[in-house]
Amino acid sequence: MEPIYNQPLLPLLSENVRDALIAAGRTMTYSDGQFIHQRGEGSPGLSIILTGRVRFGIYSETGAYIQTGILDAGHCFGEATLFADTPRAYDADAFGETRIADISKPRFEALLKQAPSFANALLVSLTTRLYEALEIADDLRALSPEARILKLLQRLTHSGGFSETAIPIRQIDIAYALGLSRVSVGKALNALRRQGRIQLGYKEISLINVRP
Amino acid sequence: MEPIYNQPLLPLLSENVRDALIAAGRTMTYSDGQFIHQRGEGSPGLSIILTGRVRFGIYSETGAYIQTGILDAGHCFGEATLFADTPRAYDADAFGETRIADISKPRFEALLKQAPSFANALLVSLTTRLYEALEIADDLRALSPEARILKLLQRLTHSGGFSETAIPIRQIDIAYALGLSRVSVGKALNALRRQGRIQLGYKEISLINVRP
DNA sequence: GCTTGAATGCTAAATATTTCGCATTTAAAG
DNA sequence: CTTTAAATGCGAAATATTTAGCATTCAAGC
Repeated sequence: MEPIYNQPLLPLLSENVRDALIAAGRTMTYSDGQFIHQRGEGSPGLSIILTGRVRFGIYSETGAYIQTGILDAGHCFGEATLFADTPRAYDADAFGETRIADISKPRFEALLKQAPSFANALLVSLTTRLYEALEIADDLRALSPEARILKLLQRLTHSGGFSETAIPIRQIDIAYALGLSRVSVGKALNALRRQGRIQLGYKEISLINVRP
Repeated sequence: MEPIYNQPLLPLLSENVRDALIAAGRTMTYSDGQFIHQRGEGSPGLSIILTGRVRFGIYSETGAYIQTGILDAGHCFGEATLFADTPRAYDADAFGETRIADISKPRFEALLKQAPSFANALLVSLTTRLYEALEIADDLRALSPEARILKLLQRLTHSGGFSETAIPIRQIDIAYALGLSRVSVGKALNALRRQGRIQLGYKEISLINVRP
């Protein structure tokens, strides 16, 4: 079955609503690697990624970093601060130069009441993200590291606009993303290369399209 | 940080909307273990669990069953058939005697347009489910089997209304839920028992509350 | 109170994965 | 063209987890 790809919020909005939403927010720019917010912080509001990408994760008790995921431009985050009254659930930092609009809870609620299509777009985005998260959790339990790595690369090719070209990624980033060690990632990548499914470069990997 | 608990849809709805929703659906009753639908089936619509519970999962290529999760009464499922135009993503079967209301896509959309509070309840339910799924995926990567088992038991105590009493569950069910072998589950449970954190019975486990 | 199938406990061997350490390769900076 | 820090490759030991098989315990039904 086709994997479910998450749908970013912004392209789902009409131009009017999109402009109103961004205008209602306070836009900040972050440089690569810069902290956006920390797990546990309390300001409720919706954050929207205008350009760039945001990496989410937690530092475990042992100090190791666990990456939860990366959201691309067009996505929003912080829904749980609005709908579940919880503080930010993850540490967030910018992945590349990144601009983010922050909409306060009152302004968000005003917009939601005003434009019913906004709620619909949120429902679509949240639903696709939920089912993607469920699929990722399934894969963690059912698939070998090798299969998970291949799937991650396919996802990146799909969402990142890297189609036809090499994916710029380090092996250690794959390890972070999948919760594996760098050694396991290296082994699996070499196995995939031997199978003719990928091509390995320095800080980049190319998928070799095989029609099965 | 407090774990995020998913919020079922029904209690979030006003009585009016809840009644209208259930009335708009076709209610079916399933006996324990009975198939509700299969992965890949195509009827778009929202399903609501009126009583009982539903178990979701996939049979992997090797034939092994991977349980994705269990939803309690009050929850809905099938959102992806409405908002992402995908077929049912999981095999679903009844966990105990279960009644389910199925609302067709047109009727669902009519209700959504008619009652704005309905969209809001859906947003809350989906958001809490998304963040719970993210947390479960994090735990799969970061926690030991022992820690994951303890967390699962705490979740069950919270959601299942089993507080103060023993949780009726088989070790093999824990293994299915967490993607572990029965042997690992048994070992971890014994370790937890020795630590004085749980009490083991036949087909039941009791959490021993420790205020840290 | 027996019988019986299901559930649990336990052990050993086989696999999978991580950790650690170091060598080698790469590309960017001087 | 060198130098250098980062990225990758690789081997061995340590750990973790599964698989397989069998013994034991439990409670439901006779």
